Parts: sequence; C-alpha cells; structure tokens
Amino acid sequence: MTRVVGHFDLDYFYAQVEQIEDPTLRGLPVIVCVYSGRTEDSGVVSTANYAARDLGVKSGIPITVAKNRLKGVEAKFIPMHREKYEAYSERIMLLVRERTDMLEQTGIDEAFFDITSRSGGSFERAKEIGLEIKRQVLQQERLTCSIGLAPNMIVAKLASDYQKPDGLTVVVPEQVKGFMAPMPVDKLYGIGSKSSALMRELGVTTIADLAKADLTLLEGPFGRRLALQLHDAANGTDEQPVVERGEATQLSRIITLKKDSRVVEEILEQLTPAIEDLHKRVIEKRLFFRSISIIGILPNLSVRSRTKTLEKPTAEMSAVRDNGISLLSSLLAETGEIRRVGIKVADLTEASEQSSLADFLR
DNA sequence: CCCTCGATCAC
DNA sequence: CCTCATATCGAGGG
Repeated sequence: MTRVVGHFDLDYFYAQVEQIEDPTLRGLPVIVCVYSGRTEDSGVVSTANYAARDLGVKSGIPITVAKNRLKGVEAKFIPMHREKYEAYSERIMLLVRERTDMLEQTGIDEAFFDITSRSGGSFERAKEIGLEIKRQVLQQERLTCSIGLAPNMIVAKLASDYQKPDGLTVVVPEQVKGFMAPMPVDKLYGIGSKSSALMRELGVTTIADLAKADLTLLEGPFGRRLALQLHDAANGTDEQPVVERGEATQLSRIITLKKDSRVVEEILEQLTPAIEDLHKRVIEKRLFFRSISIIGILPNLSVRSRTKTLEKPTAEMSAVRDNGISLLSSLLAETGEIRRVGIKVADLTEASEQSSLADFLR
C-alpha cells in the first residue's frame, strides 16, 4: 500500500511577502522582526530572506545581534504583519487544497498533503501535480515555495527541506533509505535539541544510526511509544495518515512586560489588552472554553503555569479575567518576578454544540 | 478517570 | 540578548 505524500513549504514566507509588496526591498537583506517593546530593539528575528541568511541572520536570533551582523550593510528590518500573512496563507492553502486529495496544515506556511488517489500512485504524475502547484502559487500570489514528495510524511518533510528555495524533491520508495541515511537525526520531525542530545549520548548521530539502533535502548530515554515511532521513522516506515486538522483546541496570547514585575496590578494592566483580544477571538470563532491558564516566563526564561478547569464550558469574559487574576496571584507567589506573561483558554468546544446540548437537557 | 504541571517540539 | 502560539506527552496526585 504505497502512498504518495507531499510536504508544501512557503519559502522565507513573511520576508517574501514583504518583498513582493515592496519592490524596493528586492536584492536587500530583509529581516521580519517580532519587537517585544521592552526597549527600542528588543525582540527576535522571525524570518530572514536569503540575502540576510548569507550574512548570518536567521530566525530566532535577537534583533540586536542581527543588527550587529549587518553593520555597514544596507538592510531592511520590518515588524511583522501577522494578519497580512494569514490572508496570503488562507488563499494559498485553499489553492493547494483544491489540487490534492487531503491537506493537513501544520503551520501558517506549511502543510502535508496526500495525492495517492489523483496521482494514481505514480510519482511521475505526482511530480507534475507538484510543479503545477508551484506554478499556480507563483502565478496567483507571486510567491515561491518548496515541495517534497515521498511515500510518507516524515520523508516528504525532509524532501521539501532538501532543495530550498523554490525546490521540488521527489523521493521514490527505493530511494528512501539512501536519502535519509546520512542525515543528522535532528533533521527528523520531532527531534529537537533535547532529543538530539539524548541521541548523541546513545551514540546515535545519523538517521542510519537510529535505524539500526536497538529499540530497547531507545525506550529508556524516550518512552516506549516515541521510541518506536522514531525508530520506524528512521527506517522509512512512517504510517501516519495525512489528516485534516480540526479547529484549534486552545487559544493563547503571551506578552513581554515593560519590565520584570511581581505586582499583580502592574502586570494586569499590561495583560488586559491581551485578555480582551483573546476573548474577542473566542467570540469571533463562536467557541466555549472550559479551562483557563496563566503562563509566566521568569527572568531566567523558565516557564511556570497555573490552570483552572471549570465545571462547565463558558464564553464569559469574566471567566477569563477573574480566573486569570487569581491564577496570576497564585503563580506570582511561587515565582516572584516574571519577565513575560500569557493567558490561555483550552478545552474549546463550538458554541452550537453548547446550545444544542442545553436544548437537549431542557 | 480527571486534573495539573512541566517539558519538548516547531512555527 | 532571549517572540509568540499550539499540540502532545509523561508524571504525579487524587
């Protein structure tokens, strides 16, 4: 039962959008930033185009560090415009969805898809579909993307990353083992810095190492489930189906405080707009929530949280705010000063389900 | 089984 | 110098 699975990834997405909307940016390093508002240049780089990457500027580094690396270079630092990117994303995902059998969006700029059926299981035809998607995205939105085609999601993801930007990489079943083998384990979806360090301690550095590793050896550090999943992935036998993502089950907002604080009133003053925005999103999406959390990030960047689960789902602002306040006091008593604070609602259900249930119980 | 919390991942 | 948002898992307590 060999499938044809794809991974679709928009190239340096935010920076590319800014660049096509402002032709004067063309050819220059473009750096899209998340400004935290604490000081003039506090914050991190969200996305950098390739001209910037060539000069050592990449996602996640502090804006100040990026500016230092680009000293004496003409470069454009742009604050991110999330809603604009979301509009692009929605149109593009719709386009990709129409040309695939099943789409699983995993981020604003990427998605897995299955085209087993419409390719008839042929990677030749799959490649044509991939090229057609690339053409359409370029024609409709003027954006380039990279696509990977493979027999499963794990390999498709590696393939889309293999040639970037504007790439299309096809890995047919016979090539899977050889394609993956030399790659470092942390290229695998699900293996980040922590797991990578654990792997290194086990003497596992490449995907080939992981593929031939003793499963029982992996179970200690990773747990039975994950160990098997990773081992299978490395062997090219990932069976996870591409499935449509349902609605989000949690919504959150997090902010950086002007200065570290342990005073409820002071923190609340800055958190209130975030709470209001979060609640607005809940209402817009016609959702009910059953749990509320406060998240605190300490000056040392460690994370603490407090959660309150309600008897029954609600959409009340007061439920967010009042519980948020008491959770915040409780959290501060443990942490002392915090650097950032977040609010989250979870256990989301659709309002329609709530009303019909209420009708049913009546 | 439910709830809470921290850890991890990846965007 | 250190953003923001979501999902998932395991542990621990009840």
